Amino acid sequence: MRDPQQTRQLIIDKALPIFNTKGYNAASLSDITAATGITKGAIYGNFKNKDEVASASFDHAVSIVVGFLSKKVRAKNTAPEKLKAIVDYYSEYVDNPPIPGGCPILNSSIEADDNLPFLKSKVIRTIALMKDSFTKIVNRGILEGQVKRDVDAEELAVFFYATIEGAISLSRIEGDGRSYKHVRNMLNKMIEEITI
Amino acid sequence: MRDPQQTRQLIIDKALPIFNTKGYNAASLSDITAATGITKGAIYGNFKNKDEVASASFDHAVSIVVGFLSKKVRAKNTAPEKLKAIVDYYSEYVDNPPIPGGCPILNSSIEADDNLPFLKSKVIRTIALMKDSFTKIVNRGILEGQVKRDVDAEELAVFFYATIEGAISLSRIEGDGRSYKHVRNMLNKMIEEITI
DNA sequence: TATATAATATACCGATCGGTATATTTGTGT
DNA sequence: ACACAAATATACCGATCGGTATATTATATA
Repeated sequence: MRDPQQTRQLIIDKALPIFNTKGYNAASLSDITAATGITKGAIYGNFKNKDEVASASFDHAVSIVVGFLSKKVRAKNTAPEKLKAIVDYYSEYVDNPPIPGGCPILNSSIEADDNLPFLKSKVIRTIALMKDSFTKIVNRGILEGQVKRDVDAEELAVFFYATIEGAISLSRIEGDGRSYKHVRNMLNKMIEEITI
Repeated sequence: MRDPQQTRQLIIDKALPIFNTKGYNAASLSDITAATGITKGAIYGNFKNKDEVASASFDHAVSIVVGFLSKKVRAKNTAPEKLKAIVDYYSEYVDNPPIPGGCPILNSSIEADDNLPFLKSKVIRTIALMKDSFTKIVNRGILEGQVKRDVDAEELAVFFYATIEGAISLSRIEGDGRSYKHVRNMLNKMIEEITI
């Protein structure tokens, strides 16, 4: 196994759940060498430093989340259905998270905020991306006559994203999906109310 | 200054913003000795270990937040007004947080989740407390005829709390109050809708 | 099959971590 | 004023941290 691209991917794959569960600071290089069965030499041969590993892991996390999510969204045809699919998708974060440790965007957001500028900028860009894609769904729904015209698309998008992230964190710490279910019920009601 | 109670409080006061900005793992005892001007000997004379310092700091954080919040809430007489006061209060978390580093409950929730059982249990209890107090406000509002009878108090409480926490984290990482303002607008609209 | 080179492993670095044992200082009761 | 005890300071511990210099191994080419 001397393919550096493969090694790089192995490191990212194994490091991601470690970073996402323990956080950047608590995740050590020895954690990664233990998980990969690879030595520090190989890691530093493929990455400049720990930051770069975390950075690549975060990118990978985003691609996983966005991949699953956009697939679910594309499977639906109207804005209300797409929004419901999003709310539905995130319910998996509680019982069966795509990446162990919960939502990597929220986790990184909290940890990077005051301390990890290299991660912070990535998180900000990712959140902007998510908000934008939610907004576009709503706006298209308005254009196509599925969503009431008086809805502020961006406001609704931000609201949805904030609520979902908050609900995930609640349900995760509680170790119980009930909070998320409550929130999902409310969001679905809201979707009905803006549906034509 | 040989009053151990005073020393203990000084440690808590100075350690709290450190824990809340850097997180438990990244906050070191040297950070605390530097901030307090006190040595490790004094810290370990007053606390069993780092966990106990973090634990006491978290308790202090909760008492600060709950103190401010309940004061704002008590100043209002009806459930809708109380709910608006809550939404309003948390807008300070963005511009002028009562504790540097954002919401200590959310921060601790994310970090403690998979790694710090001693903190996790405290966070869970605190969140239950917050949800309960929100729920009671709504229920009393229903009883007193200010809130529509078909409202599910607990569901609404959970929804409010999740949304607010999510919005804070968004606005904090963005370094911009716009996201929270959007969410506040939406929540206030929702409050109007459930008001009789 | 010998060699050059890229990739990985090993061994080590100084710094810092949480924690402790001991020395010193301070306040109190007599 | 003195002794005693409590509180704080100092000095140190082993472990682990991220990172690096160097040795070893595998692979591609000739």
